[in-house]
Amino acid sequence: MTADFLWREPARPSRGPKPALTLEQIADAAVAIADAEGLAAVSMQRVAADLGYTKMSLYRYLPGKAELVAAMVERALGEPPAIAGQAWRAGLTAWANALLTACVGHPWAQEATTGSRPVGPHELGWTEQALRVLPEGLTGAERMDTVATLAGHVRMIAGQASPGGEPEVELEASMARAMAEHADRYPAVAEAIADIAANGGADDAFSFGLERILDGLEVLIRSR
Amino acid sequence: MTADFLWREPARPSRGPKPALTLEQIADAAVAIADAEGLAAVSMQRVAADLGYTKMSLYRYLPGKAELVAAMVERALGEPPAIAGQAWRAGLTAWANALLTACVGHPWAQEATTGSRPVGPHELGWTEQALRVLPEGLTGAERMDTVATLAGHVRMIAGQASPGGEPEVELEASMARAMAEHADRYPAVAEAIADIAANGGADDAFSFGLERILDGLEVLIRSR
DNA sequence: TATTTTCTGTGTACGGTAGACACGGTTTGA
DNA sequence: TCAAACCGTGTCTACCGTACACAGAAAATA
Repeated sequence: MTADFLWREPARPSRGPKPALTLEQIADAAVAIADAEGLAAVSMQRVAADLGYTKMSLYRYLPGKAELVAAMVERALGEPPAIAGQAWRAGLTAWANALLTACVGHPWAQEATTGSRPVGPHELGWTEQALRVLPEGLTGAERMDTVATLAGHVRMIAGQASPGGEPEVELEASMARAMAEHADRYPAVAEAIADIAANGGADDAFSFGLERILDGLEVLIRSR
Repeated sequence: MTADFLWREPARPSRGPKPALTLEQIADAAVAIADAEGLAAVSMQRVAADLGYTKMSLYRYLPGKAELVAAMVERALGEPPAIAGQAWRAGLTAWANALLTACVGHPWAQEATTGSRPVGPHELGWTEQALRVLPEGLTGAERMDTVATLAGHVRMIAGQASPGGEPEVELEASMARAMAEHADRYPAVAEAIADIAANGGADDAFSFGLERILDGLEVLIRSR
């Protein structure tokens, strides 16, 4: 994949007919399809049809489908929140919540960001904002690893969210379904599920993990 | 997808010719392809050809490709390590390391486990083992969320590993590539990367995040 | 042993995908 | 005026997952 595709300016040439579409229009149409019907429903044919053109016309704007998906991710992520100046813990909490909001609004982003891929301006912007709020005393590697850990947690939660629903932990429901007949083989899981059910089933896995990570980070920061 | 596909026994009927293949053979062939060339290279045609059969014969063993992928994941995960009896911190560390080893050996597992999907016996077994080592004083929801947070961290690290390589943090390399021309827009990222380079580039993002999560968990456990 | 039943693996077919390529029409600079 | 550049389209190939019918093989039954 052309890594600089997300970075270079359009630089429209002068000759020839003016393009009828823009990259943003195409990406938006694709995002709309993915939001409504999942990433699998996004095909060149479908995106072009929704825009009223043929699929081959899209190749005038995009080298291929991989670049379309990358553009979709950039479009879905959007501008990161400005958290610089806040206390590190409050800032990172706001950052993680904003990222979670962006991710659960586009459940397909999880699938679209697996594996090695080019990093776009927005994605790097999110990292930049998180790094800015981190306090002194951490090495560069530690700062980057902190952001990666937080982002990983958000991704994990967003990946469990039911498509189009709240960021509920569907994993437990899936487990409960499978465990109905095999509870004897997994006593610890059965006990945990029973305990959750006994306590009303309310569970905020996102906040729990986030607080643990931030607590651990606080231990490190205070030791410096 | 048939959720009970991974759980039911083969239950071979008596009449008719004996099957020439087994589910394990098919899954192993698919895993071998995915390990070598990625999940995208796994097609019914390719798997069947590697086994010396036609693609349609696979449908005698599997309802469809989704089930093949699920079987691949179960095969790749394997049996979880027995960590019960260890101290919780040592046990979880061993558990996370074992899971990381299983994941980096099969980078495609990241891609194959996104979104809602059936949970297999092995996957549930990993959760069971982690839950068993957790100390008293945590609610069922907290125990499940802890395991999910740890698993999410492992997945994040494994997802950044270059296919076929070590669990290095390729994200930073990708960032450095993109930042070469845009360092001015991302000063905090530039500073962190420069600091990493100045310190030899050694970075163990997995251990860093794991220690932070476990530190945070320790804070919670000691407060009970 | 002869027949029937049932299962296996295969061949064919269909609709879908991404993408290569050539072509006609349009727009603009020389 | 004219030629170069560019846009959108139609056609084509290769591949994907999978539905379906079919011939042959094996085991249970008569």
